[in-house]
Amino acid sequence: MNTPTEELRQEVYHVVAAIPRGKVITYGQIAFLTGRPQNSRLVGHLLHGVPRELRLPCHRVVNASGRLVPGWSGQRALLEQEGVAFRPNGHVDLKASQWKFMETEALDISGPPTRS
DNA sequence: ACATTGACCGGTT
DNA sequence: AAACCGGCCAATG
Repeated sequence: MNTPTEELRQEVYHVVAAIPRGKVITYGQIAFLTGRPQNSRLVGHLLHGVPRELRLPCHRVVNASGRLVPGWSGQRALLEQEGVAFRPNGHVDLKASQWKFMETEALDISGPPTRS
């Protein structure tokens, strides 16, 4: 049977598996991609239950602040190994390493500071 | 059934 | 930067 949660799990796995090397994604982004922008918390819960056999790069998932998974020693090493940038405070430098799947120039209207 | 917790998020102090 | 708050939802006792 297909509970909404089951389907969500599949989609979440799918997304995580697609994260490129050296990049990270946030729970919120995954939630958004899976059509549940408000359920970022649920995504975290699902990821916590990922079987190691699936070999999903779940170490590339961090929270919106770039914070790593609580109680997971070694995650940092894995990421650094892939070339993910870290900030002095121990958080991932999202500005540099977040996986941006959508980048539209349309949003850029007030973006670049034009000065004369 | 109720209360608490958690690999969260965005906004406000 | 950090702490706090309300919202969200499944898992757990």
